[in-house]
Amino acid sequence: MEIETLIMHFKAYLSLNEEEIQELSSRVSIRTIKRRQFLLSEGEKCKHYNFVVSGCFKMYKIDPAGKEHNLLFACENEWVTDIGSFHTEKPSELYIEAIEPSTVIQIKKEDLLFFYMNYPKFDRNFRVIIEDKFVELQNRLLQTFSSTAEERYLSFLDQYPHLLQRLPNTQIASYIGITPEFLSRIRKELSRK
Amino acid sequence: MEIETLIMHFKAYLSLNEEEIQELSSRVSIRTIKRRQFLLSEGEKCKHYNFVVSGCFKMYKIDPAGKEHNLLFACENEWVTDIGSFHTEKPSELYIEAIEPSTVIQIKKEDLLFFYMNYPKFDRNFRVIIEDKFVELQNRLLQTFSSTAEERYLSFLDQYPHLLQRLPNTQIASYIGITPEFLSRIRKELSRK
DNA sequence: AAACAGGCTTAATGTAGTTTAAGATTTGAG
DNA sequence: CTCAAATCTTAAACTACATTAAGCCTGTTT
Repeated sequence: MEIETLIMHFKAYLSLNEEEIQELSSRVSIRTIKRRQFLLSEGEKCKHYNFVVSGCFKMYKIDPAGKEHNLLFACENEWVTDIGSFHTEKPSELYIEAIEPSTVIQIKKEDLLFFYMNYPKFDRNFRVIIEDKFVELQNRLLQTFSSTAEERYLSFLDQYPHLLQRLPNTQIASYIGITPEFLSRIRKELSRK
Repeated sequence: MEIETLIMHFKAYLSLNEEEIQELSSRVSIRTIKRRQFLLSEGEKCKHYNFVVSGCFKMYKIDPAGKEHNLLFACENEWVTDIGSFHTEKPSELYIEAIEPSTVIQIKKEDLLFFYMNYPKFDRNFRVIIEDKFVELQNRLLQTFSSTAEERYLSFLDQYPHLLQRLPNTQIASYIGITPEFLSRIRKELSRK
């Protein structure tokens, strides 16, 4: 069952009793998403926390010039959500799109609040998760300022080796903040060495 | 009293009773910091959550080429901490340095854990605070990818107008990810308009 | 008053990355 | 299997920003 994946994910951080597992099971919903289908589009409110059971998503922005900028990829056992829009309930500027056929578990805001109210451990759980993500993001920003495109590509490979096979180079280029053409040049130079 | 500032800050998010205020007062310490003095240096473990009562700090990294990259400025009523180092207890790669004579309130890890254990509302409080910071950081990363240096400078002025007076241009340049020389050119062009 | 230092500007030159455009290769739908 | 669409590569011209180095203020030290 899909919900098992989510329970295992939570158990890595905290212990859950039968009652909590029951509540979890009854308050989430499972959705199957086709490749290229959207979980969120610009202008919509982000209404769910999405937990990826299988498959892979990208979350990105399209800038005024029409270019895509990948904020993150989310595969198995990861969360994808526009937290800003989710909390403020304002329209999102982001897209969340399936790169592969995928399955997600969705939690609506009212249900998340239910967990926060009744089981404070969920506050702690999501605090810890987001603290980790915050540190990751901070490092990425620092790297963007202080490294060359080649260094960023190498460290992407280092951090997400499994994604290299699953993603086209255009997506990776968008993630590290360069054009696909320049990434192509970098790859050529690296293979010469 | 300095502690009042912290209590007011918390009260913007949650209600505190007498007992909690007592605990807070007895478990934090107040430090006066001179200009150019460090709260944290590369290689040290980050042992405190720091809340700025007065003054202003920068948190930055020095890259292998010896250049400073400002991650953030923290003035009155803001937190400055290397969360990564604080939680992993590994040496930090960051510096936290006073830009002005300052006063901070420090919470040690064991005391923060005490609050998390005994008053779950602190979990929620810091979850909400870091969620906001996360969204801010995400927007900054997106902007770094999709805007020119001039746009980033204008939006810095827009977001932090009060910092313009308090900071030298070199610091602002380092924050938006360009050299001071290029910032100078941007300012010149803007003033021509 | 002279000397010095820190921060700001200007301008010449250098470079990492973009743009555009064309051709080659792979993928996927029917 | 086939054809169209998506992706990848190459290369030339171009641009945004970095580097270096010199000169200028303003405030501070002696």
